[in-house]
Amino acid sequence: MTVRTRFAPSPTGYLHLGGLRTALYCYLFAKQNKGKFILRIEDTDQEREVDGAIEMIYSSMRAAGLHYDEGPDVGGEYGPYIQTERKDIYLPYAMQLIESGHAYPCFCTVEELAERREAAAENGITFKYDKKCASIPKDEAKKRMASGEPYVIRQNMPIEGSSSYEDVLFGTVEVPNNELDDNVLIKQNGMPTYNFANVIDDHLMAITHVMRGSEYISSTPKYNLLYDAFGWERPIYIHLPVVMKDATRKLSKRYGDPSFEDLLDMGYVKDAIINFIALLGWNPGDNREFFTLDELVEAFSLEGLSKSPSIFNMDKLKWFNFEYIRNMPFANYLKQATPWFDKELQGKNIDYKRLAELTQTRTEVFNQLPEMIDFLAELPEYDIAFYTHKKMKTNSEISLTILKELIPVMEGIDDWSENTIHETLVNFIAEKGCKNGLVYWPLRIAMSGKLNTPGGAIEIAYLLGKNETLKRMNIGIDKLEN
RNA sequence: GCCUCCAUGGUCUAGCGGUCAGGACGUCGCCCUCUCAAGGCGGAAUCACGGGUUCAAGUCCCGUUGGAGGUACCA
Repeated sequence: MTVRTRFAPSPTGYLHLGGLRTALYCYLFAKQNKGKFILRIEDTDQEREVDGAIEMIYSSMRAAGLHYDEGPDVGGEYGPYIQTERKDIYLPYAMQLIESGHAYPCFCTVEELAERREAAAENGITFKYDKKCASIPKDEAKKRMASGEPYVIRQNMPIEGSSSYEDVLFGTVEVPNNELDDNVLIKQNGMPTYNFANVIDDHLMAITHVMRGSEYISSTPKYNLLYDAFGWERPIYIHLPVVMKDATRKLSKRYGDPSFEDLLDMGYVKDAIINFIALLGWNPGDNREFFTLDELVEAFSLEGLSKSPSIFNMDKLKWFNFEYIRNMPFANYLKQATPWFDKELQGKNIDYKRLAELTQTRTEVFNQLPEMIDFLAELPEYDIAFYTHKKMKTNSEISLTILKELIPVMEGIDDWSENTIHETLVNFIAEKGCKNGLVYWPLRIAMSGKLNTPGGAIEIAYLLGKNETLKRMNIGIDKLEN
């Protein structure tokens, strides 16, 4: 048996991180078993569909490196892979269920139902459809359907006993049948609901392992009843716990939580996101933390899956990102950092290569770069209190003296290289017989106007160039004299 | 409310009857150092609670509490 998994998102917007994780696990499991990974678009609720969302799913999957073997844009033998394009497939199956008594047409209107639901809520009871239309004789029902009267098709749930199934992760899940509502299978507009389409499609597409969010745990018995009614083999279920934002809320765009695309835009690297997401609810059984996608395919196991919801910890993602950035080849880093440098330094004639060397071990996320290097573009306003540093033993007066003495020294440098600057300053310090910090600190403050900078005085002087360095030193002197 | 599920430091987790409860992020301290990082070293911090079962319970059972999911002509 070939393993076939599917990721079946609804085109309601961006690809959220919980969805990405589900997709990842589906992908890993399929690949590990030399099976097929399928993308299916579940767009049966046309009202919720967002323009362009389908394309966004394709591009996000591509960006994540999660290549599917079958899908709307790549084809496959089990297509179409978009449910609205499969619309005509579902009704005959529903009719078959009506014939066998596992479903029935329902003529109750939404308004009517809403009223009853409300009444139930007032009495504190869980609303369940009362099977009113189930008792309509088949002939009469057929006549009314043929006459053009609006109807939906409902699944006819058993009222006694209980249904259970084995979930790979959660074990036996048992639900009393009287808890099962007669779900709508086919809506009034002829479109199937998720409850129906997922079963039909999973079967028709020969899906062997259904991996999906835990929100389906308690409705899965209903789907199984459908498989049974058709005499189809039930798939293997692996429900995945949700990804949370904090202890009580799940990750949601509405709360401003980033989507996969957002993360990419912020300057998180795809491999770091994937690596982190993989470990959110799964562990390899040892203490290993770094995995490429291929290594994940190798290492993934259902046994390592966790049952409880996990909180998406941004700090750890940041750390992963940092590790990936720090360890990426320098050329690669420079290439990715360049657009971020450009935001502040475009046209400024700054040695990006040298700058990148200084920032690589300081970049957790690329979007931190502009703020980190902005002082190179323009000297920020700063407080002369910056010149006072206890450990460096500097204060305003000392800094003023140092800067003044340093002007001619710096002016005398012809070859404005880090080596020469370094040598010159070392000599100056030696002559004065003071501590390094006493000279470097005021110089760095004058040049950057910031307490913290990537790199020290020498590197900054080099990056700024001779003119700008002297200019900023003079500005510092002016500030200190007033 | 009802149904289903879950429960190890702040977070992600290891553990599958006998461990000094392991790792990672974060956090704190020290070293290095012209700042911030990086790097090195070290510290604090966890089995939700209550009953059982057992010679022995984080591990098994029951209950409580807390949390999540479901309860749509949404998925």
